[in-house]
Amino acid sequence: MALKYSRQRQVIKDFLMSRKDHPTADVVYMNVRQEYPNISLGTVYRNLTLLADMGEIQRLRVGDGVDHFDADTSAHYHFVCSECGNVIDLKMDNIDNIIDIAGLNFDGEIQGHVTYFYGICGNCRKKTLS
Amino acid sequence: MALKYSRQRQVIKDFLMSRKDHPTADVVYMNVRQEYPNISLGTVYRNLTLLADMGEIQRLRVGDGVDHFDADTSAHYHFVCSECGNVIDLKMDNIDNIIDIAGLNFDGEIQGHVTYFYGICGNCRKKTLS
DNA sequence: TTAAAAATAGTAATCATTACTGATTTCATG
DNA sequence: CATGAAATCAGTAATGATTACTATTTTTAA
Repeated sequence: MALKYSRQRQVIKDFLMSRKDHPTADVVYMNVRQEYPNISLGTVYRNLTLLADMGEIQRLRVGDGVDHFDADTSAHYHFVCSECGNVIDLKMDNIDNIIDIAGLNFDGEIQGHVTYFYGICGNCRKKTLS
Repeated sequence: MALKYSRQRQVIKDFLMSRKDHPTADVVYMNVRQEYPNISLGTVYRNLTLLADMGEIQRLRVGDGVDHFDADTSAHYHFVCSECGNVIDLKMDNIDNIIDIAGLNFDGEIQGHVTYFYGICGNCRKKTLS
């Protein structure tokens, strides 16, 4: 099944690339509908999954029960604010060496890891101090 | 609402403590039913949540869409096999220093992190080689 | 012993996501 | 440009994990 162009898929990807936060499928749907009023939620889900499978976007499972999506496919880490739930990019050094540490006493083959950081984001901390 | 003893809760916790893998709510339900035939799935969910909130067990969200539960509440890491889906404990050195690395260029407060390792477990690797 | 509070079984509801279907769009080929 | 097979779509139904609800039962302090 050769992939065919679809206006909807393009709009979804464009929207994702325009955001530095990491919207859920529903948020993508709400926003894309402004420009494309009769797009279907199913289409949004199908294309997000398709884009993720092709490696053009990243699916984030941060543990809040809803999938988030990120157009930035480069290796980077995320922070989840326990207060507001926002998912934020972290600029930090590579920590891939933890794979080696994990593999030292393990008989299987470790191929990758997923790490999320939790706490209070800068914004929420300011609010709490008032 | 003071906590009252419940036989069901005890059985659920006992079962969890008897397992070194990390069963889902449904697996807990299936097994506990052997000993307690008319326990309700809702009761299993409610008590797992309760125990997790009290810090007596740990809820694991490994990204497979189903919550896993672990009676070992000590800080340790988990490996998820991409082949069989099993969740396995890792014996490895502490890597809490990644919190410090993550916090270097961040204006919020990082309080913790969740890390899962992925790959092929020892068992599945053996099978593949045959 | 008793009665208020907590917990239960059983079932209904929720919520994110996926599957299905008949209509529409894409695009390689003539 | 025309056309038709394959891909995609919109709309909706189905799924699956989890949570909420309710009438009944259990726990436990007094």
